[in-house]
Amino acid sequence: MTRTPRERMVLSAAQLVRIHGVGATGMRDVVAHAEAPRGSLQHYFPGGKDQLIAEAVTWAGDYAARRVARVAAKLPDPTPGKLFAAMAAQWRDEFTTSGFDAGCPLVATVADTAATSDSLREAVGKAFEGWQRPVAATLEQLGVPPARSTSLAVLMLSALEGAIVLARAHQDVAPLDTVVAELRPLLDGAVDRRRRRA
Amino acid sequence: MTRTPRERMVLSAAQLVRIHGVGATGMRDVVAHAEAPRGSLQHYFPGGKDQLIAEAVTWAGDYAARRVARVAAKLPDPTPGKLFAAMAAQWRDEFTTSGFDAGCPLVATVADTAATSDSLREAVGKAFEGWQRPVAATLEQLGVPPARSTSLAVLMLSALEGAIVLARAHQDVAPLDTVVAELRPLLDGAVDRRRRRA
DNA sequence: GGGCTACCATGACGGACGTCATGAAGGAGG
DNA sequence: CCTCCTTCATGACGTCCGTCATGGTAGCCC
Repeated sequence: MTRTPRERMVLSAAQLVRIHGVGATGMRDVVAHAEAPRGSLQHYFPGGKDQLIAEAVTWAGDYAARRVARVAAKLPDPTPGKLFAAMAAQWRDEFTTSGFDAGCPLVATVADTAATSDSLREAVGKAFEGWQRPVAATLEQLGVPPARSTSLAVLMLSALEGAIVLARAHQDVAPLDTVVAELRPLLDGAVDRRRRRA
Repeated sequence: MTRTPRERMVLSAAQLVRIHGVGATGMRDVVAHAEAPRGSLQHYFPGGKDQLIAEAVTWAGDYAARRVARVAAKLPDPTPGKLFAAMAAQWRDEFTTSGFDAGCPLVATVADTAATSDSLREAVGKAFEGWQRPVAATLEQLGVPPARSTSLAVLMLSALEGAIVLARAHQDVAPLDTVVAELRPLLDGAVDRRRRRA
């Protein structure tokens, strides 16, 4: 688990963005949180703050994508609805055990920089795309026709992100449970039973 | 249309938060955008930035709630799915005509201040609640059983907010269209035909 | 007219920010 | 040993921030 200082800085940047947003996350805060030397900033990230945040966003997207694949593999008797429930449960667990201080770094980065930094906005766009892809692929594995798999993946990501925002605002995980309960029949009803894989 | 300087400042704060987030929205920017005297800040908002942003959030919540009622009244032959489509269409129209620079101020405020300011977080919570209420009320008018109306309202708000974030990240309104298309059958299928009002 | 309040103007303060300049360890290769 | 390169250390610069102090108008009320 011993990571290089550079990795620690990217990771810390992602965590701090989740809590404070991009604007209120200082580079000095990042190096302090990462217990990294301050002089390494200009060495590893000559592109300045934008580069650091962009790498944090990319890392977060990859992490989310990996997590989808992992949770899908662990699911016994998986269905689209159960996949969505499992994705939401990860957020539910974090909120209940660690509080509502940290949200999704992609949402925070869009909210803070979509209008000002094209490079960051593009990084978030690619991160969302990389997250959406394994979701759609898993849906197809579960029998969802390819024509609908990406649409449903977009719906799942949208509902999940929105529910995360609502949950943080209300300091209550209820929105997560609600979208899961309401979306489950729709998702499970999208499987084409003739094409379902075992 | 001639508003008082105080109103203009609250309104400008809301617009700037939509674009730049809370952290990157300065008080000097607000007074400049509102063409208001800088000295009025400490007079009208002795509570400082928190008070100004809180009022902007509250105003945005009221505005969203009023807009729901207005769009629902204008809808010929309304259904839950059409209500949701109309709500999404307002965002779609703004994105296509004005670009993707401005998002939802409630999302931006949650992302930036949920962990640091209880007063702002509570203001956003109440704003979401005040927005959700007319949505649920309209659903009931359209024949949705009261037991499900609030759940579906939460789903609608979540999916809409998430789709807004995705649309901004991708600079493309497609996510809005996708969630509308996928959610419409679910929403329209929730009406209890025996109780539907004319 | 004197006093009071509401509203606006202006300048300053202390702090935090991102960035840069400069330089020192410390190992690798000649 | 000397040099090169990576990595880290530290201090400074200029800018912007939110807030405050102080003072100036303008109008209303007694």
